[in-house]
Amino acid sequence: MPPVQPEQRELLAWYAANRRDLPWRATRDPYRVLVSEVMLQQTQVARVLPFYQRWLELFPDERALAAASDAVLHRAWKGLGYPSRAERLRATCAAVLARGAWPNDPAGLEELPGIGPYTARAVAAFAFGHPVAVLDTNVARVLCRRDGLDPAQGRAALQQAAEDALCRPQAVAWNNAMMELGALVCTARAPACAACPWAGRCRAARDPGRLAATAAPLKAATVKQAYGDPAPPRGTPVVKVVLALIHHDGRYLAQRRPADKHAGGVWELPGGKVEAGEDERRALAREVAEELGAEVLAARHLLTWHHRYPDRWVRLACYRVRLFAPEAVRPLASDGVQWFAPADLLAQVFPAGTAPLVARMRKYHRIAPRG
DNA sequence: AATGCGGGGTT
DNA sequence: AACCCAGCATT
Repeated sequence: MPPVQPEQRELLAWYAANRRDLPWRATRDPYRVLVSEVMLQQTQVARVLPFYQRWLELFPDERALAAASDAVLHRAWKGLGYPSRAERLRATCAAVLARGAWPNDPAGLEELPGIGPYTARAVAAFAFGHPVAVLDTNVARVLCRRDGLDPAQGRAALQQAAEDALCRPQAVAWNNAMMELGALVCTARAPACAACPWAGRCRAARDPGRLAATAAPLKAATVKQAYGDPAPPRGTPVVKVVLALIHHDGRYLAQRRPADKHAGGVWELPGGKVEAGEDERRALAREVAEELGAEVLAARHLLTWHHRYPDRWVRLACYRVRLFAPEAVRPLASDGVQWFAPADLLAQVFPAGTAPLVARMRKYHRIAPRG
């Protein structure tokens, strides 16, 4: 078991002291968990509560629901909104009965009709105790604010961030805690940063200066600004690029741009364009293989920002990458790959677009810009 | 990647 | 009047 990190302990303690007693938190019956998850899709807790109790009296298990007629089904759901959810819920139960048993992992659950990426993980975690992270609107908001992530980046990246944050030994409490924090404190409109166990760790709370230290709630606009990196206006062409920050034995890997290309001779990090439909991590692995002949062992997201050109924006996502065999990457004069001590690396000229990363690295290594 | 899909609460 | 909510399926 991995140890529980300090920031994880802080949130779990807050949750233990502030959690609401919601009926679906007191069961591990997959059917009851599923009913709550589907009712809670785009619907607030307070609205769901009375419907949930009534529904379970009417349809106590999968079999009862699967046998319900359209009329009965819709009457019971009336008032909750998105009535197609009721049909989906019934279809899910019918599929489970036909199948003979519940799938108990996220992949199996997601194959059931009406179950998407969120609900699959929710049932896997809450009913079957799988150590998986759920990603809903609350979790996404909390993570984006705390770590300064771009909320507009794809679901895959945010799901990965949620997995990275997950407290695996206590996945049920953790997932509930993340959502509870988003619902009660880190709300969309006026977050109550003064009541937040993570205020001291949160980029969105820290950046606007003293605001969060006072009782005054953060304005939504302030929070948005705190991301620091504005999203491109709609219609702007955006080129996606991934960069690999490879650290081994006290040195960083860099390579020189080919002399015949734009900004030839300038040092840069390994990486390149994300192809259409390609995952960032896949692009990272591909570029590392192509440019270094090396295999990625692990990659952690470090920083994402935009660089603007007159005709387009470039979205740069930098990952801290560990290689399977870093010692096998040798400096070769011919392909311009070289290991640098931090100070030597930061003394190089980099493409202008990497300024935010260079600034972060200077801060991290406490290396002042050349004067 | 963008829409449609309800209904009710909050700002 | 706009925004928000324990999303999913379809285009």
